[in-house]
Amino acid sequence: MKNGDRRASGRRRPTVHDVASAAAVSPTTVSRVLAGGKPVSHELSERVRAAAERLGYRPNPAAQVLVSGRHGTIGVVLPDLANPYFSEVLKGVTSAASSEGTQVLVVDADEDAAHEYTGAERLARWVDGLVLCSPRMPDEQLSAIADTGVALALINRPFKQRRVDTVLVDYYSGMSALARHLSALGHHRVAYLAGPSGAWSEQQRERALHGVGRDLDVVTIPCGSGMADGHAVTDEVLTHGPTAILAFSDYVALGVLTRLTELGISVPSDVSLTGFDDIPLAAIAGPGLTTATVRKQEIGALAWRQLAARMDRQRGARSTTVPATLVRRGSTARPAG
Amino acid sequence: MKNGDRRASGRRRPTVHDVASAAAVSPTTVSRVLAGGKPVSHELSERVRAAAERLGYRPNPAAQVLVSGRHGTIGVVLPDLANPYFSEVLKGVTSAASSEGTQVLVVDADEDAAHEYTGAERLARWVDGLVLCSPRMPDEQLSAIADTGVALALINRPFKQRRVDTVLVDYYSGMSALARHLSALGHHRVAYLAGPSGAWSEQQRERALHGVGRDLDVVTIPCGSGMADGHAVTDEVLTHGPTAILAFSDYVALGVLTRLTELGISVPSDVSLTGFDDIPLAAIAGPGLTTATVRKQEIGALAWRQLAARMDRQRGARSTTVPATLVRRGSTARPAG
DNA sequence: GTGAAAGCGCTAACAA
DNA sequence: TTGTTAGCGCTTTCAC
Repeated sequence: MKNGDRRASGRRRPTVHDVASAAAVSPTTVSRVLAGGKPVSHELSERVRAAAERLGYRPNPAAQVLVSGRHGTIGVVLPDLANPYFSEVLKGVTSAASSEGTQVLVVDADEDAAHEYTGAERLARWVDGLVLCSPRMPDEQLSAIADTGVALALINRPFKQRRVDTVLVDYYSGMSALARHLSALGHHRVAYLAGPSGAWSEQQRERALHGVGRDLDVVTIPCGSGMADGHAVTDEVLTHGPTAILAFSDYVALGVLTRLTELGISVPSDVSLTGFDDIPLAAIAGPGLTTATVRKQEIGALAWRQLAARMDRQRGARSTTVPATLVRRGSTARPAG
Repeated sequence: MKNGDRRASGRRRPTVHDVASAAAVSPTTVSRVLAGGKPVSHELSERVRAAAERLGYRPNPAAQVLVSGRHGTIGVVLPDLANPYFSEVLKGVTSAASSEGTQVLVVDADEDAAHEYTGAERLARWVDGLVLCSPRMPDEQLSAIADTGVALALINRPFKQRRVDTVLVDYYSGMSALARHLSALGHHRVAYLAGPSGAWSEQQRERALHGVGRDLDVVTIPCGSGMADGHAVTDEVLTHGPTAILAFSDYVALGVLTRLTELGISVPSDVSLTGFDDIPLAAIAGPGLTTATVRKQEIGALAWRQLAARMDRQRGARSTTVPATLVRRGSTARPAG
């Protein structure tokens, strides 16, 4: 069947030509009126609009993209949509982008580096720019995506190439501050629940923890980035007898907190607990979570800004680092005894 | 500048023609080899593939769509990505669709009926089918989207049109079961935290609550669908002195639970609490949440199946209703005294 | 099994 | 200000 037989319902959809003949003008004029910007007399303009309305004309996006080379959309690839940290970042991208008329399409990589690559690679076909959030894929794959020609901005992943922008969180300082806070409270034996191995943000945190020297005796326990991960690993953590637990993130900490509550272990009197990110729940939870706060929506907005500049043909990589600062809440206190 | 001056980096991207001349064949042959399906001699096939590889050729998706009329993608519009209920449904759509080679693009409507419409309308340009999850937009807008020509499947929103499929949850039965459960425990004075007004699923729940007769004395308090909403409204709820609280959803109930914990009010000994949906957290939380369980991923998978059938030109509306059944956990008990 | 030519729907160049 | 013409990159007749 010719031309993919249009979409579902029987009748052929009207094209510029149909509108043009209905309004007794040229297709070019129709395009000029509907796309805007070009000078058209008021009279023709009205005729065209009326005809378009009457026929229920809608421009074919594929044709527009083919000729203009622009989609008017950007894409965001995230490791896990259920994680509040990422929904906040996404919200930042979306509100910034949509306020400038750019639509945001999202793909969830489902915590899987392979999905991440294929998702990004396929999404790149429908957008002008791509924001990859905490990507874990290897550098070569990032390069391959950049080769595609999409503008590329990375969040929480450094990448030294002129054609790629980055927004980073200062996890090192944030984690150091948390560690010093615990140390100052008198903690020595602490457990760190590690996030996804291979993630840059995870490496930064570990680096900070190694940096604290012998003030703190840190046991690192592989965990993951989900709430369920934190919940599941808590029993094992307790076997190490820490007086404080540093979770990879607030989201993980919430899982830990839940498990501790189930076990009748009280925070912070029995054990102190910290998170990272300062997600909305962190303030709500009882006790409030001591954490490192990060302006998540700003991260998203910054990524959008860099992407927009790049899509505007401004070359040269930009890199921004966003601070993470300590927030003391009820979940940390002096160790018992 | 002609042709949207290609994408970023300087050199023009190779086209079928470039590959064709590099491989000394016709563009037609290149297309046949790369798109697959058509008979091509092994030798030419290899030559084409080699040339394409060497030039780094990537077909222009816009051109493919223009000529074929197909995108190979579907879209999902959700009210709120941060809500675990929706992330689960999304997961169901995504895994079903991607296992059949269809990519899923997501748009977050941010709990706003206007965003919902514009988001869906714009997303419709890049996909063959659309899943709208719990849409709150008026019927006319749904019709307008269907007029676009996209295949349309709705979740949690009935819509009597041959061209639209639906997947519904039996909220009525689920809510009735929760109410009967509380009644059987001996509760009389209960509070219901209402979800988004105008949402079909909200109406069903209220209908069920009205149906329980005078066994239960229900105070309805407007709340919303977010965890923060539940947290914020709890104090007001308590002024009504209920022995049990029925939250719109688990997500809302979690907010309530957090606030109750902060206030030192114990669940279920001081007050019973129920949710709806059975999100993963509901089982994890302490105490576990009594709720109505719904197979969320199955909902997503069903929506995909219906959409796939429709995109396959199978006409006639399908409608499926998924059950919601009571799950007793620790958050409900006999009222004190 | 292969190629030449036409055309998808739109917008940009060029002329009038 | 408007129309004519050409062409975006691809797939698909249709003829060989």
